[in-house]
Amino acid sequence: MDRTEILKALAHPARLEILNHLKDPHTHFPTQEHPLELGVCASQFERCGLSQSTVSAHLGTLQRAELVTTKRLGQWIFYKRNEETIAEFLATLQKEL
Amino acid sequence: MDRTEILKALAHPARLEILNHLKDPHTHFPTQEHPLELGVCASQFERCGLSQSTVSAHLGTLQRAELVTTKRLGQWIFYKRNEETIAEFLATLQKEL
DNA sequence: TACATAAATCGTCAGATTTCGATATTCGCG
DNA sequence: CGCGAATATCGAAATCTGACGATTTATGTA
Repeated sequence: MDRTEILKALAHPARLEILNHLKDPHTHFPTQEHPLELGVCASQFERCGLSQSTVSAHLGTLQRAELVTTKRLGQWIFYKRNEETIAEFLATLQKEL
Repeated sequence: MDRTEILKALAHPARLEILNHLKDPHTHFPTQEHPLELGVCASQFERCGLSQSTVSAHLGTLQRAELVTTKRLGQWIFYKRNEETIAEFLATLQKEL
């Protein structure tokens, strides 16, 4: 777990919003065809007003920081919060900040 | 308290180190002439290997994020952690991240 | 007033970040 | 194999960031 990497990833409103929306997919992604239990697929985040390539870049940043996990199913990639990393990060920050 | 502003401020190793060193001034700034109870004056942070102007910029970033408070005494400016903001930030992050 | 010290600000440069459209890749389906 | 859909990557432009030395500002002291 790279603390600075995570802080950099969190230091952007769009990425913070993505992580936040993933907390309650049923509220924020009611239009997704696939069951939300699988996760949220990338294209759903384009509703934040960003282009497909920009959304992909932000998701890549979150993934590199291990703040989200992915699962490929066919042509879709489903994103979920990585609660383990998030909890570990919060605990570390509580102690060391 | 601007969460994104704070996250941006924390997303740099030098600023994280400054905040960390301020937790235990007696260990990290034993050479300061003035009593450490006043705070730590800016020039002390140059021991991190950064120039005076760079240190000043980092301290400015921390101050704008309200992560530190300052007190001017004569020609010196003493820096302390702003424990209120830090605690509020951590609490918010616990809830909303 | 003149000088010294501490800190902030300025000007500049290099490198990183953010964004986009265009293109490439990956996958499922006929 | 060829097509469409989802996602990743590329290339370019604009902006932001971090670093420095030089300068300015603020303060205390002689």
